[in-house]
Amino acid sequence: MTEVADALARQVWDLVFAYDAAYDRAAQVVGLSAAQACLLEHLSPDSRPMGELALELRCDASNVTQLVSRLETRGLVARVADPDDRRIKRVLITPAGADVRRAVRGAFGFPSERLGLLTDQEQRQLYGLLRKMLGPAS
Amino acid sequence: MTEVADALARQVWDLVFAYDAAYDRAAQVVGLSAAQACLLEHLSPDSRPMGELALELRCDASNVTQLVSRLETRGLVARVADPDDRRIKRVLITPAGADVRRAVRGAFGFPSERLGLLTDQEQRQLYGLLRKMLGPAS
DNA sequence: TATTGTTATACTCTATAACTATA
DNA sequence: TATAGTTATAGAGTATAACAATA
Repeated sequence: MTEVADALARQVWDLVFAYDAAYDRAAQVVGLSAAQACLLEHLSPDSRPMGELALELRCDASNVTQLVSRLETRGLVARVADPDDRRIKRVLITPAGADVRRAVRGAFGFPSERLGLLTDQEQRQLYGLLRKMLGPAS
Repeated sequence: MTEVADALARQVWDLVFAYDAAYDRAAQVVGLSAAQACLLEHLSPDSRPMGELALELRCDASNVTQLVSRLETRGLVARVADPDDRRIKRVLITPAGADVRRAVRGAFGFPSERLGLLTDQEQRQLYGLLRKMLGPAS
């Protein structure tokens, strides 16, 4: 890496560090861990199978079991049996869960605050650069 | 936030997710957790007081005690008493620790791989944009 | 037999509170 | 009395292995 890339790598490290810390704090506002908030973020209006969540979160299925159990205890999600394949359990976000998720999003000011420091054109520039880095799939 | 900012916010989320996962894997290559590798990364050629590390890592002092203890067990760091103030314990990276740290850096291909997809000029552009977002202090 | 999810277990991260040693 | 670090403890995240239910 060149000197520019070195300084840039350090900046990305700082960005990620600040981002993670801000997300932790946003989740804590409603008494959730980052992992729990993240799981809520992966729930759709429809229910989703546990296995799909484990794949997307790139963690073990037993981990999803525990996260969902804690969220279920607080009434934020519910497990429903899949009618077609009774091995599968689908996770459903409850109205209370949707409220909490909205609260986390509201408390997570990092993206809008930081991106808000850029003009529209700069945001488009950044978008193009990140797309090149991450690939169009992202 | 505008639509551009929405798509951008999603991209930054994906970037952070991929970055964190890549760092976890790099640390695991040498059998460390991300937190342990991160602590190693904050050690300088000189020794550093535990308290300073806690401040920089933004975690409790008792957490640093445990992280350092685990690293010390593996011979990667050592505690040395501060000669001027004997309450203070300074953390020193050992040669073995420096080797491991180098290995983690080598295994953490994310920055060079992703930033390498950009031209020099694009890297400079990105640097400017991030500096505007994070402030010159970063 | 293969798959989905759970349970039991173990290790790490992290914080709080109580403690020790030093200043 | 105040500060630096440790210890004890507890809750959460995470994975592995063994297990139950279903396909």
